[in-house]
Amino acid sequence: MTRARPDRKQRANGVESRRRILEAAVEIAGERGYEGTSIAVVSAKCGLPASSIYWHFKDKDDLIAAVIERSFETWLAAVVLPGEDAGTPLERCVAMAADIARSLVDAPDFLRLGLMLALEHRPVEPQGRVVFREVREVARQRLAEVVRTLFPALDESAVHLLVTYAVAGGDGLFVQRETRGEEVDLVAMFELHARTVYGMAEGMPAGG
Amino acid sequence: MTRARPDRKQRANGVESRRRILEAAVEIAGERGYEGTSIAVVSAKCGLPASSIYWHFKDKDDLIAAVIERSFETWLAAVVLPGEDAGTPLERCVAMAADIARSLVDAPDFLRLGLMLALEHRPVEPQGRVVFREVREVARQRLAEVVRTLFPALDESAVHLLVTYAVAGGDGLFVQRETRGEEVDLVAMFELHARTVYGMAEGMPAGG
Amino acid sequence: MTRARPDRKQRANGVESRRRILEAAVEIAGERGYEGTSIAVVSAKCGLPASSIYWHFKDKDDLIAAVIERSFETWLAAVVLPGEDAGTPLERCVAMAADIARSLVDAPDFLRLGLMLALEHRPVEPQGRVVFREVREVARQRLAEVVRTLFPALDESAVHLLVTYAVAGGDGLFVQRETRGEEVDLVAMFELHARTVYGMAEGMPAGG
Amino acid sequence: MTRARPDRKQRANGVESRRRILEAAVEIAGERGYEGTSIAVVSAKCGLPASSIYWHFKDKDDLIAAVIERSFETWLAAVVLPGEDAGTPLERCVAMAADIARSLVDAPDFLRLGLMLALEHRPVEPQGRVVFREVREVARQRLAEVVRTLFPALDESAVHLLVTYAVAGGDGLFVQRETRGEEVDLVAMFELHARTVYGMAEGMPAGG
DNA sequence: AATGAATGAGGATTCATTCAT
DNA sequence: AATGAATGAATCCTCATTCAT
Repeated sequence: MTRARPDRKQRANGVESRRRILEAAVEIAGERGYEGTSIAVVSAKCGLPASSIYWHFKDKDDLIAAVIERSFETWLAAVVLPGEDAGTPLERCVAMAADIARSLVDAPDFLRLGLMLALEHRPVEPQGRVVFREVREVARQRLAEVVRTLFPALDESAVHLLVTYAVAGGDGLFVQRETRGEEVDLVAMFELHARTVYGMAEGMPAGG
Repeated sequence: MTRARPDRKQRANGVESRRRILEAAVEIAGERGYEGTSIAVVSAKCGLPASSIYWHFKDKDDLIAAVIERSFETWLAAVVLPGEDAGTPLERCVAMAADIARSLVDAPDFLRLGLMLALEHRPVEPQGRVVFREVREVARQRLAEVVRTLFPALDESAVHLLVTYAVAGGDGLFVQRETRGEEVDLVAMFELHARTVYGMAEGMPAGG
Repeated sequence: MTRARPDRKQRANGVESRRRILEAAVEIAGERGYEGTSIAVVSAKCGLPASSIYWHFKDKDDLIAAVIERSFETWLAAVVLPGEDAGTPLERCVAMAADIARSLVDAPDFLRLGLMLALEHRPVEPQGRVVFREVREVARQRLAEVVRTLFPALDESAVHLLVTYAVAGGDGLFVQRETRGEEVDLVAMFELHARTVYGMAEGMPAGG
Repeated sequence: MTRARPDRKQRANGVESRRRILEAAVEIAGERGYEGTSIAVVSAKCGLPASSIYWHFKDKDDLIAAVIERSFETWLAAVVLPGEDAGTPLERCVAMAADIARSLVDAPDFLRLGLMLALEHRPVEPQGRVVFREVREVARQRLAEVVRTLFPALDESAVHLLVTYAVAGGDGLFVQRETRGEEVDLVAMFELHARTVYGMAEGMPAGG
């Protein structure tokens, strides 16, 4: 005679559990960084025992790497790139920057954790740091593509320079916002930055 | 036969010990951040037992705060501001930026640790984070003074904006250098940034 | 050749482990008090590593509180109250007192630790002290019930007074026994005390 | 040329320092017991460095023993025994008890710490425990003398019994007061106890 | 798919004590 | 008479991880 298990948690559901773990971990890692994110704290926050976390993730490093990936996706989803028809190229750039700024205000965890990982120089590099560099490189390439489209005359080293400068400004402004709080109008600063970079591109010599 | 006492440390010297501890801690904290800086590792690096560290510093928080302060001073000392006679204002700005870039390459610990602390949002704020914000504000004020001198027509909100943008660019470029290594020519990027901010200031409307 | 795993503990058994920890802790805490009961010593005595103790108890405070509870229960179980048919009320009181005295000689840990905790006035009250007060109040209520049954004419303040005096005498005699050892015949003293309190009750004015 | 030392603490004064240390230690030990009284806390409370405490006392054990002695003297000084002319013997006994009760309310540290030490059974007996037993024995002898004077017909074992019972009641009532606070009227309870013991003595058979 | 229990290593911090000055 | 500095051992507790079920 087969009895239905009466009291089993809601029918064990791996996907849902994984999601809960990641959600908890994103929040904590975004606040406290790699070392500050202990399995015990994540366990407490998501309600699953520590050993269950190890069922879903090989080890802490693996978890943090997954956190970076997930928070990157969450962030990407928050970036709604503007339609291509909207105004002059400059205006479109500015709108894009504003949009990115808004997404960083709404979902800052990805960049915050990523920058923390990026700044650390620990003996054995965490996988999460590698993942961050990878997704960042993806972002760089996309941005480079935009630059090449708008300024086809620029050579590769100029594109490279512009992208580096653009990303650096974004990171730095984000840090300002994180440090000084709402006093910093991230959207306005990103718009200013976009205009500046655009002007810089226009002023650059064409060709190789 | 009288044995020389084998290990009795040379006459107790508080100032020197404190210096040794800080020196070790700066290096470690600059690499591994707040949580990654364990007292045991600092103890091993400086050669004093952990309990001696607690003679000189109330707790880990106090130590890290002192680390921030000391590394800031070290860094400041490394910034050799250019003489006032050297060329046009723009040239002097560019030289100053290059100098700061060089100091960040030589003594990156201060800013690296500071940014790590700045990005953390832990429930109870570490004292080191507070100190970082304070010394940063000092730096901001100095920069604001330079801007006011060069562009007396600008109103305060414009000065504020310029300073924020200038610092953000510096931070962001530093992060690029930390992430991507020597591939990033920090001095050149800082010079470019200085020129850009200078141009931005010139283009700003005067008056309140 | 298959070696038996040398030390892998017999199948994990939480209930049994908890019991072992408590058993060790009762003994140690009963001898050395709160501060004298180090987790390391308990760990050594029960054979489980310190970290396992923290699986079963939130912290030391929690452990000591559980110790109080458990030793109270052990002690209660050792008190075999006399049948209700045995002789005059006075005789039954005396028999009860003798029984309690015997239980305190056999299982003194509860009261010894409890009194130590009760006497401490530390800034943050240990949970064990709270628990001790609670179980003691239970004991007081039981005793009050006995008094009310035997002397229905007494008003509440008289009952209260009698109970306080009775318990105080018990505690004080216990302390004598702990201080001066077997020279003190605890059973005889408790019997004397019972007779005294009984007489005191008889001599009290009835009514409110 | 002899310069007056300008800034030396008030002219080093051993007696005064010793007093300050003991005063701090009495309070702390009375609150937290033997183990809870750390040299560092005493040092913080009295304002002298820990090493100075070791100039005045051989070690912690020595300090605690001195604490017991000093708090005993303080307490004794607070006990103002009543003149011999005041009323009947019973009345004088009651007055004496009331006086002791008052002294215990005013200066409870001695008995509180003493009882804590008495209850502990640590492997190596602290000197303070020995001192407590000694001063207690002195108190017992005094009380025995009083009993012998008032009831010359009693034999030694009866005296012994009465003293034990009297002291036990006092200790127990003190514990009640410590546990339950001002709700317990220590003076009234001590008076009741005195009357009870007096009555007990009267009821005892004379002779050997 | 999940988890209760366990565990050794290491975390920060405090301990009583010593010693040169 | 006093103290700044130092120190090894011990404190409580958390860590990441494993494993039998």
